[in-house]
Amino acid sequence: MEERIERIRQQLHEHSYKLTPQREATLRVLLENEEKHLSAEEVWLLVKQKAPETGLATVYRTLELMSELGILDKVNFGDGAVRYDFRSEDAEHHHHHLICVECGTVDEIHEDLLGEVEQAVSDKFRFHILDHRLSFHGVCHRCIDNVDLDEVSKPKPQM
Amino acid sequence: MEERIERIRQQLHEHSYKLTPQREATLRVLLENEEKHLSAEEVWLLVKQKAPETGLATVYRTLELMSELGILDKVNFGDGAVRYDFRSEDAEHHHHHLICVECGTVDEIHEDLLGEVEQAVSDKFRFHILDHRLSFHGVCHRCIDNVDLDEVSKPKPQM
DNA sequence: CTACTTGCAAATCGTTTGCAAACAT
DNA sequence: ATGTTTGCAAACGATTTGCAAGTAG
Repeated sequence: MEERIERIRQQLHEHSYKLTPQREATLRVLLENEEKHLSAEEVWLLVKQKAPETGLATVYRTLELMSELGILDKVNFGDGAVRYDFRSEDAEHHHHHLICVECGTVDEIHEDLLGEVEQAVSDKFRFHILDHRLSFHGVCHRCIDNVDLDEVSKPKPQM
Repeated sequence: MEERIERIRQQLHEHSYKLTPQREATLRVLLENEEKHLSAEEVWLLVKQKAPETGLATVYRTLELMSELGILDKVNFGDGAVRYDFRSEDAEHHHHHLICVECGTVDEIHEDLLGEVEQAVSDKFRFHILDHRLSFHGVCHRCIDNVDLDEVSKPKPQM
């Protein structure tokens, strides 16, 4: 955690940005809630517990800044708010998500599943791949025994 | 085109919805602009050329209805507006997108690339897959010769 | 010092909604 | 007739922005 913050402080300094208390509080909230996919407002509510004067706009600005630096990824699960996700330390690729249509949970997959697929796309379409986004909509392992799989209506993922 | 409209008329009737002139105009605009990924407002501007009295709210309601019926998919390329995409006729899976970070073009891939990957996910995570979303960010075949690939900055896809 | 940051409130912008009128069957 | 659909304008909610004051390095 501390080393992680320290590393980010460096990254900020390299671009002559400062690690203000508000930014640090925001980062700590995000680090304490990895895998939770918080929205800007949710982050803000938690940040205010550490630094009560912090404004929502500042949190938005911090999140935007971290996205630009490649520290965070923005993700959109179609519920009307952008959510923020730490990019894997190796910074290689965006990770994948399993979105449960029953309970709404979003699990992460950190394995890179797309090696061969990327090769195929790259060759077939002459497309130089820089990044990808992959998510699956379905029934998670927690719900799978509680639903009749034939009953689960064709999902119309909100997005 | 006409058969496609006719089929959708049937689908609507099965759910006791009507194919009104506004809905038909909206569908025609979408059919005439497949692969264009129009936003609601862009659709509306085109619809008004066919049926000038049509309101933007009606277009939104039509697009939402079509999504619920599984005729359209909503897609979000992170530019602030939801865009609409005809679901492949076989209605099997959402198709994939190649998003060019240079020129912004979005190409579609209709092949299903994920057969094996889905099997792996399904087994490994005990996740019953209903649908998926996959997109690649990179440099398209039109731009690939005009850019130094090492120059292309690490992309921070807006989403 | 002084450029970078912040908080606040107002502004934006895509999308949704209430409602009375118009319409389809 | 009767339930659906529409257009309009107002409401909404997430995000952004202008600006004067505050602060990190």
